Amino acid sequence: MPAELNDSTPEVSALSGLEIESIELFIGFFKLIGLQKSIGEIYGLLFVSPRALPMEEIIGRLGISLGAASQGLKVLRSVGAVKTVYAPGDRRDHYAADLELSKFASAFIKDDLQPRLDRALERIETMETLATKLDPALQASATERLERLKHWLERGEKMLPWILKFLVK
Amino acid sequence: MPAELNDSTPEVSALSGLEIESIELFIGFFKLIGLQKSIGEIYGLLFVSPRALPMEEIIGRLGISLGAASQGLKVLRSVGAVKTVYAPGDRRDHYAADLELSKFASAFIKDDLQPRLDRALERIETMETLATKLDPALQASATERLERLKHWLERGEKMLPWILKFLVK
DNA sequence: GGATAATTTCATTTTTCATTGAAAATTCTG
DNA sequence: CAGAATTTTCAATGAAAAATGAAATTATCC
Repeated sequence: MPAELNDSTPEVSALSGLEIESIELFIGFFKLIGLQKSIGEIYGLLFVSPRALPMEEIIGRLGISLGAASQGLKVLRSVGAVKTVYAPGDRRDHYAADLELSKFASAFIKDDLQPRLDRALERIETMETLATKLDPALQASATERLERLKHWLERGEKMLPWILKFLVK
Repeated sequence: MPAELNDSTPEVSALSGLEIESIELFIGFFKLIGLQKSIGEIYGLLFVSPRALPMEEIIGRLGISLGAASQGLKVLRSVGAVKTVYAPGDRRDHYAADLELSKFASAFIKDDLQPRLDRALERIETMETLATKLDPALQASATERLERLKHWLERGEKMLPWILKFLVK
């Protein structure tokens, strides 16, 4: 892979073993919460970087496109996983990993899980109404199932704040 | 979508409102844990079905292919979300939703989350070794970050059994 | 045990989704 | 404020994942 020494990007140093491990770790981690590979790559690189990096350098080291870097950094900033650092005498922004890992988890729970649970519970309301219009022989079964599902979702919903607190502490 | 009345599947009754809500709910839910749309469709249909359905009927009602139905049911059986029911006088298997919803969550936690955390902790070992080979000025920063990450992952790992217990109860 | 029905497998097609990079927008510098 | 550097946007591309359906396999019936 780093064999593309065709002068388009003249001075990219290869990734160190430490960087590669970090990148792979975060690619996997981020995929799990629905974020794409390039985002994992960026965070993985920044996580082990002792200094903040300008976008250009992130692009060069990782070999990703301008667009992917810009969009990836935007997402990472939006969840608080990356912050910009002022670099004296440099016009460019420099990006550093925020080490408060819990931020990803919080963002995921609040932006993905919670709304999804809410939406599911709304649907169950709808379904309960629809079930009352079934012929009585079928109603019992439907209602019982919906009740179970609802219970289970409410249980999940009650657990979320607890998980949040535990992770953030 | 159900406007394909071109006689390939002659007698499929349209999905009811209740069925559609259920299907949509489970499509979303299953996507979240990395399972495909067709699997959500199948489970959603079975979840509100008062009787077990043969594969043929699942295919007809949902308008999915033979292969998707067969593979989807296989996955659902493997995580215990669907069971086969004996239908007297019918040669075919009939499939019913297992209502113990917690099974999905358990399967997901045990098969996806847990191994991923374990792998991540292994990687950190590797990284800690690599970090000792850095020049001393950089070592401190790297080591501190790895320590944080490790702490956080261990915290997550400790939480899993608790979540499992809470969901399954 | 032969015939048929039901199911599974898997190579191909289709769909979905991340990535690319050129163009637009923004920000900075002198 | 003009020009250059940097960053963002977004339509087009391509790679990866899912769905299809024909062929192979397995199970059931008489």
